[in-house]
Amino acid sequence: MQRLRIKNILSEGNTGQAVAVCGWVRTRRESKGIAFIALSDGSTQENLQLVIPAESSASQRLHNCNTGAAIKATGILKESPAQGQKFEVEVSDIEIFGDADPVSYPLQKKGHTLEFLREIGHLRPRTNTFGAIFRVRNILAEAVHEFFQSRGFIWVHTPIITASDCEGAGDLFTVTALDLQKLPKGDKGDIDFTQDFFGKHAYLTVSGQLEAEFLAMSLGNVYTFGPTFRAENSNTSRHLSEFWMIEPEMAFADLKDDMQLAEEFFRFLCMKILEKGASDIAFLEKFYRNTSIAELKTLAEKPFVHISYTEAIKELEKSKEKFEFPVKWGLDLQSEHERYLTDKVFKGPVIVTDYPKEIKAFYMRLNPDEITVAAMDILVPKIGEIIGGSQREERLEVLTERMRHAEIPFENMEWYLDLRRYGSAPHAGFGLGFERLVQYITGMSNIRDVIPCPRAPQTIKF
RNA sequence: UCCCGGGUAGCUCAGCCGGCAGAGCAGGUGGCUGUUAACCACCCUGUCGGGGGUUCGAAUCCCUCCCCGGGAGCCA
Repeated sequence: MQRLRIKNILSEGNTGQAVAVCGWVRTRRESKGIAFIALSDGSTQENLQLVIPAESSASQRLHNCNTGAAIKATGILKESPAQGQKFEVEVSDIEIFGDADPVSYPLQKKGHTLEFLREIGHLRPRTNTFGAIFRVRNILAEAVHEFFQSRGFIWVHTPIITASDCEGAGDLFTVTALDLQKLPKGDKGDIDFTQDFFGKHAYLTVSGQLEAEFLAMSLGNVYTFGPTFRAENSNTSRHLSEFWMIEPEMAFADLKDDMQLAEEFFRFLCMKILEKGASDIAFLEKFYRNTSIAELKTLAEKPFVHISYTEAIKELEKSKEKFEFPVKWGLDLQSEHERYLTDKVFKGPVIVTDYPKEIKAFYMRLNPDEITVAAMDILVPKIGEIIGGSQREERLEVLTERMRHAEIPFENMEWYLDLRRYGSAPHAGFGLGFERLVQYITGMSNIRDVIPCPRAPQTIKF
């Protein structure tokens, strides 16, 4: 008999049907004449209830069906006479693939703290919580492709290893094949990377944006969706050293088009989660109360608040809130300022635009006022910046001037300037940190809980 | 990197102005005719994060290192 997945049994099973099901034991409850097993196979939030009468031959194998054991059960699907579940399987036979010693198996029937589960990263996906998170993550990943593909965006694969070190997006990991025990040195005692594998100092990418730009300037609308690496010694619940980033880039587009895309994108993802991940969100809502179906509905429907950086500063200045950091035009918004805007003033996502050029990257397009750039950040409650984007500077003279001012070395960047020399055009894009999105949607308070194997300073165990 | 708070049984935590190492849960055994984080009874469980110091005596006080969490900076 072919095995069925629990999700399918619960949604389209017929009573009286013979079924075979494989999964891991969550709990076992026994009394004299009857025993129950809650079985999970990862396909859905819900467990399948197995009923094992004492007279069934399967009951002889019950003592090996401890929490965590992998088993196959065959039997008849029945309507459950008791509260709590619609269906159950009356089991005639159980096969044990692998038992789990109840003395040493770390997962108990009871709840565990997220901190403890982080120490057993290889087993935590077996919990309700992490099952829900990783299913939500999958739905979102699929929805990202669905959104862009349905709009004719081309998925491009920008490099993981790069020689560009000038994106100003954080510290870089070096990629090298040099013998670290005897590094070749130049005249000044610095490391001679011409002898390294690529003949240049190479890094793990911090962003695919610059490469996405040249692909947009030929294919029109493109997006990247891949891993990104940041080496800064950052220790917060919102930071990972290895994370996945989504970066659409559009030719013949300005900041308005960019914001519209970002907003529609964000709302599409919320809609998809409600459509496909409602039971997982409902579970997380019940246990952690940091996310809710109602909230996601609002997000999916309500337009975002738009506010310029200058207006945001005014809003903060007139606030009676005591801020730790100064509020002044020209200074970057601190976490506390962002949180005040999203949590207190607007109670939802806010798009802040037109930041002073001094606090933003060199490639962002200079506005006619010549003191701000066509940048936009989408801030969300609790997490802060989830999307950062801009219209890119397409004018060669303005761009080179800004590079000189920001002391960006022109070496390695000529190809980027070529895009402004030959067939330059307005273009725009943004970057979305995928884990921050998953974090926001699931309501998980620590970003390390929304990726199977979190990478962070001093953290690489699994 | 900085500022706080923690580290005691498998898990969650109490004990901390020095004087016998504790509870709940988990686990084991037995009981129970339909359970839902089942229930009832009994039993088992320790490098009190590591190292050093003070003291007759340290889980408790002091120093130091490590690890974890929260916040900040940095960043998406």
